[in-house]
Amino acid sequence: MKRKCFGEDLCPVARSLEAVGDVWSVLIVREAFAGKRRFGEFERALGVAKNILTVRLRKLVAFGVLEQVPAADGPRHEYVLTERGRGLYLVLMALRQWGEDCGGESPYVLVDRRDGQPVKPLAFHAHDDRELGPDDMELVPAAEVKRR
Amino acid sequence: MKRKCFGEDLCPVARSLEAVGDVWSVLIVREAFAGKRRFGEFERALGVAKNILTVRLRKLVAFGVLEQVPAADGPRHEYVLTERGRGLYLVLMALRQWGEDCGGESPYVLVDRRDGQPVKPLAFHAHDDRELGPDDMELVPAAEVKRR
DNA sequence: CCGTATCCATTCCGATACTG
DNA sequence: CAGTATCGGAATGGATACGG
Repeated sequence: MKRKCFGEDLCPVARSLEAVGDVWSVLIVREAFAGKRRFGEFERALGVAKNILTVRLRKLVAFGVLEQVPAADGPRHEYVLTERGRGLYLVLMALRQWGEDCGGESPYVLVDRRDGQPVKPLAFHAHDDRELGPDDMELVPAAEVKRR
Repeated sequence: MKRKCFGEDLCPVARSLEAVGDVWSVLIVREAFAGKRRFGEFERALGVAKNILTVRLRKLVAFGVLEQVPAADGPRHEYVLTERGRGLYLVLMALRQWGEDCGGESPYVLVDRRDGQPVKPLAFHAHDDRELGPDDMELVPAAEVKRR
């Protein structure tokens, strides 16, 4: 994967993919949201090879998605999501929602902790709260918006 | 990437990644949303090798993200997003939003076509419309929710 | 327990040449 | 234009052995 193709691309999508554009990274973040913190936890949960896991964890730390914090118990450290990393929740849940909509079993439901009720499906809303589909929106240069 | 690791995984996130878990596929879908339809359009827009593009397009068609339709002009065909493929809009925009939040330039803004106003940032909402963060939600077995 | 280092097979990617 | 075929180099992945 050559950098020149999309690494220095201006598109934020491409920039995001630079950080989490491979399967293992996404799954590691998923496990991190599930509460996993230790090297071994990720290893067992994902069945990923140690060397690959090492590289991926380093990459995620380098991109500010995870950070290493000293473990309370031992001399080791743990990997926890940074604020930036926690921002990936929407990406993960968007992927999850799409995977569900594609059929197949969905044994889990995302619920509000406060009342246990399912949350509303992820969707875009206009400033007056109308729900918007892909065709109702467009990307325009920032300069154009400011003029309105 | 071995199938046994996450291919037959029950997690919808993993299932989604099976279809669009590589960078090229995501970027192809991005271009499809931007209106690209032809082989050559994707090729030039992304600078991807022909053979890679061929494989990716085939894969996206196989997963029902794209479909081939006969082109109006020539004997060729075009690749257009299916309904399922259009469902990836949220994933793409979640990635975009995250990429923007990570800093860097964001020359484009997502606006409502109807009034040109920026749309609200993507976020989860409870059934009473409270905005929910990652810690306000949890995934619970579907069976548990039905009981409430 | 948490990695690092090494080896090897497989895959991926880009470039090029070629076909209809 | 829209691929297919092929090739070499690079990266990835899994397994294993090793070290702190």
